Amino acid sequence: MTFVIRSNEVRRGNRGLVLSAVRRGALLSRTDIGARTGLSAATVSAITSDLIADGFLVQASDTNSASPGRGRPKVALSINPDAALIGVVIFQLNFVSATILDYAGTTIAENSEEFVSAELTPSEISQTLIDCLQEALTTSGVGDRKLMRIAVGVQGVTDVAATTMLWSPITAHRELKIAEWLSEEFNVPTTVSNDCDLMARALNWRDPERYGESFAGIMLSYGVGMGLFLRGSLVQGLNTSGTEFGHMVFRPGGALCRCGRRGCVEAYAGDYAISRAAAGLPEDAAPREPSEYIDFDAIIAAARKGEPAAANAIQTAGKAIGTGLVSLFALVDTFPIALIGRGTTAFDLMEKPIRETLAQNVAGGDMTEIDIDCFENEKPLVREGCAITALLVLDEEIADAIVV
Amino acid sequence: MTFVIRSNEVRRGNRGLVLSAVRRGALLSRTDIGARTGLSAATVSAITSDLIADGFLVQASDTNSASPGRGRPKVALSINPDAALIGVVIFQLNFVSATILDYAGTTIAENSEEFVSAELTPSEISQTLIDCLQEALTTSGVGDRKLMRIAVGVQGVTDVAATTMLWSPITAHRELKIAEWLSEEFNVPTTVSNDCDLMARALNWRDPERYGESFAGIMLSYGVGMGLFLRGSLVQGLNTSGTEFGHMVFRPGGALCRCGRRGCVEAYAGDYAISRAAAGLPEDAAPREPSEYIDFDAIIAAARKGEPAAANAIQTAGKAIGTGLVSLFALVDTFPIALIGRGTTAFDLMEKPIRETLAQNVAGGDMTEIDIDCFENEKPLVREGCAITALLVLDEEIADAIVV
DNA sequence: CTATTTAATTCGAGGGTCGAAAAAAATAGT
DNA sequence: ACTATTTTTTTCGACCCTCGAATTAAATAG
Repeated sequence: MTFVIRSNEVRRGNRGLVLSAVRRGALLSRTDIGARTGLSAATVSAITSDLIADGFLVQASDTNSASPGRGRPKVALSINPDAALIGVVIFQLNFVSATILDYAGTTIAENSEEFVSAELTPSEISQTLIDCLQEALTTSGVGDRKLMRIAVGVQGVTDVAATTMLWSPITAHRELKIAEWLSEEFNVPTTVSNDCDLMARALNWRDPERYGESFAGIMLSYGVGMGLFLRGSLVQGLNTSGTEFGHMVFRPGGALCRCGRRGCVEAYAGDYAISRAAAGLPEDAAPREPSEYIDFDAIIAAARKGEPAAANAIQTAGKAIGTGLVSLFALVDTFPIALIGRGTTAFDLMEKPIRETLAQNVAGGDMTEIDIDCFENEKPLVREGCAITALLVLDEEIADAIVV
Repeated sequence: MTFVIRSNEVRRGNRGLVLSAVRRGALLSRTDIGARTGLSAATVSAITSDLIADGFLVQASDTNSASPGRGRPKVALSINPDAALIGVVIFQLNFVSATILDYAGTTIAENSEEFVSAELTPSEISQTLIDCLQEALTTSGVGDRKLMRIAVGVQGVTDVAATTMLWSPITAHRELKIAEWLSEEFNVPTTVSNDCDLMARALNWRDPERYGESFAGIMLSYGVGMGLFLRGSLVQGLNTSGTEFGHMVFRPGGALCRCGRRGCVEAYAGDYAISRAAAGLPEDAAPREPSEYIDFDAIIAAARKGEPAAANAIQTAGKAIGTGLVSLFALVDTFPIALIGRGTTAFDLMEKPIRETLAQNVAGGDMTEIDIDCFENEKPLVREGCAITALLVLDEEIADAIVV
């Protein structure tokens, strides 16, 4: 059901519009904002003057950078970096990092630590995250300027309310209330998001031309995960972060997956699965622990030399991914794909089986033509996605706040 | 990107809110409308008075049905049946029907015809649809009261703009511009929708308690189709009606599907697939033409008697459906299912393999507990869904129209 | 030093919602 | 029969929001 609209909500919406135009455009004059948002000059003037008064926007004080012709020069507005601070925490396999950013998204301080995630109890995990963020805060020298929001990115399934990590390959513990831990410790609203969703958010923000509307960011690494944008917004599950591409079915009853089921895409395309197949182990051999090192480069090298088990393993991974995509495309039609993570180093070997699998799909016709890009390094994408998510949520909150 | 909100759009939104509350509630007083929508009495009064003046709502003139206590009695408002007429056309295998309904959704006239859909050329299809609707219009005796909207439901994939039937099992012709044909002939805005989407819309409207938020209506008949609601709205493809559950992959490279691909869910769970397997034919035997009669009841009877090929065929159908659901649930978590169509007569035989397949999914835990309802007869659902879709779109248009 | 040009603000009109007060329309009680 | 009470609906004024037009501000061109 839709809800009542009241007059002041109009202002909220338009304030959000202005804020997001400025965040996107970096330096915009009031006229520019009007042009981009469709708001009249009068309204833009009113809204920006509030936002400046409340310290969320600032006017570029100095020169207005080569005003081209004559006429009153534009005065550029931008996000006020000092309006807020946000904390970004990334919890990955054997690795935690914390970053402090200002409201303009500039990194102020950073800190990271390594440890063995599988060995930690929940309370040790909690302490590790808290310590890592506290250390970043301390070194940042921001003093008592208050953190407005903490965003955590985790390698694992989260709940749709962004409070809890329900399940993760990197620890045996379940339902870790990470948001609660941090929000109680730092007394700041905290959200917990799935890393693949964050990668997709980063791409969506970075390159709206290519990734602004619909695409999937598929991570090929120890697990196989996905962040899916359709029509400009992130798809989530009904209860969880969802879009578990890696657990769509490739071969019913087939290879043993880390999740305990059989035949998942990941059970063929995850790096543990590729390693298992390349080593000639049976499909029901237990997946390696995340802590065990997998020499993925050696497998790829072997496959390139034509070593049959390795070549086959990677080919099958390609077929699994292709098959998952066929099922996904049956649901919502085709869209471009960004492959992310270490697994992309084998993309040249997987591309053919992926495209051939897609080509069996006669319906669409142009199934082979799908755009596929690769991004080898996922870490910066996760951090960037986490930061932009936190900032956009903050923008929304600021727009919604009744500014007196 | 979001768009500017202006004052008059607030009124549009709230007018829509009022209209939909009345459509849902049938007989509502202004106070009731206020309570359900959250609008103030003053606003409800203003909006309803416009809507009555323009003839979209009417006041119940006669007694107000046992006003219980004292106080000024409520005066019930309802949709004015005479405000508009809509035409609903259903194009299915060897069968066309046309229905004329008033703005309150009451059927005024109905007409249907049988023919062999596979034998018609596009222009004959066009003529058939036009004639069928024209006949219904003529017998309805509505004279020159104008049709405000035509909604067509088709057994086939439509484009997301609801203008064209892109592909259908019931005719070899592609890209039939059905909306164009009818809108030109009758000079009325026309939409074309996928039948499974319409069934889901009907359930969503009929039983908001159970089907108001998230569920899938899966049709088991000659084909296997789906209409999917998530968070209260219908999921569509990016370019097409989408959510082709039947063409998710069950066994890669497996049985030949009517769509030309191999291994689709439908290639195991469609009635032609069950019939093929029950007859002991190979998996790559060409699917039967839709015109050929399949004695589905006989297959079920044989399966119930324990005839192995038939029992196996139906079991495999269950596994295919279960596997499709596992992949679907991997994307968006679990939700209730409504099975629709002739295939549901075999549900008692399919339930176990479906639930067992789901149970292999350890992640969710309660995968076996999913609610599954059956609806054997799809025709009334399609018609109802088509009608309610047209009426709701009309409501939207009326709310958006600048009433002077 | 003035005319021109462009940016930003101000002001009044117009449209919306809301709460409070008023009006309308019934019943209950004397 | 008449008044008090109760509930629904309408009316009215306050307040919020956006917009176009007019005005003010701040530069350049000549």
